[in-house]
Amino acid sequence: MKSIEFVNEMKRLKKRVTPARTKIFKIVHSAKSPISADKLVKEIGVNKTTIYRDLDLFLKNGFIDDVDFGDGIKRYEVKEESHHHHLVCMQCKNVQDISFEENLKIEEQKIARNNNFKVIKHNLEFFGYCQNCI
Amino acid sequence: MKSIEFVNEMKRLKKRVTPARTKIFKIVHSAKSPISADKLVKEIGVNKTTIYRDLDLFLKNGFIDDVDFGDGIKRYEVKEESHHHHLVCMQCKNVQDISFEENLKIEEQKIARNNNFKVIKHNLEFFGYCQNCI
DNA sequence: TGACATATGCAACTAAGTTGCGTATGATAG
DNA sequence: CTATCATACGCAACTTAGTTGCATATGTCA
Repeated sequence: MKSIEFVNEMKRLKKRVTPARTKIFKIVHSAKSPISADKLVKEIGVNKTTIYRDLDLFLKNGFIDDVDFGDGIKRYEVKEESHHHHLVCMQCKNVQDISFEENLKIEEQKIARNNNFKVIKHNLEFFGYCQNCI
Repeated sequence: MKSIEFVNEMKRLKKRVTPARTKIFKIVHSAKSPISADKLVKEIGVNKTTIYRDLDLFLKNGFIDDVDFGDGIKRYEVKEESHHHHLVCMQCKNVQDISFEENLKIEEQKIARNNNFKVIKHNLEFFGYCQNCI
């Protein structure tokens, strides 16, 4: 999503385009891996309450996704057309994206059939050691 | 793992078999879905420091696994021979187990090959609506 | 059964995230 | 261009999961 689209989306939602929102959106957009609320606070110097509230707005309206690496800290990234997953290095904490939706889509269909369960979303992250840390 | 095995394992590790540990182990063992530290505190009336420390001991020695449903609360379950995943109902919070390791094993091998990344573990949970809540 | 290392409880702390409320400001009408 | 006003922001105080240091209690083994 580009800046202009961001502005238009905000208008459509009747939400104000504020400096805080613009900065948050830009940083999440330019971050090379999912970024935490705390890091946003430190990087743009906006109050954490605002950060959390604006992230929530973006989440609820599908601008961004939240990602969970199981360490009790939520991280955020722009919503991509192709949903993907991450390889998290347990040593250097580097994060890289991977994607393989076909298999999971098939699995989700099987799950729906076999368990009578409507899958809305899933959470899949891999943890291990990257190239440099093996 | 049975009670007798639990005692033997504790001996092997030169760790004491205390009432707190026995209770924690039993409750985690008999819980029908992954249980939080807080729930353990309430159910067995042992100090939370002890609960966390003993859970950590069990985790480190492979008696139990921790499970992350992305709500900032760690939950624990006995380690099964066959690693599995969960279907978490977003309405009634009911949790059921599912397993399909073959596909993921293959994916992990592909990941190792394509990304030069050694996968140690993964995290996969499905969220949606169960039979009763669809 | 006594000694002692280890486990427990307590209180205080940390860190992520939330809430209530008064003030500031972006969007819209005039 | 400016005034208005609902909405967004900042602040301080709170909540909750999990951690730490230390004094006391207790399982284990001789």
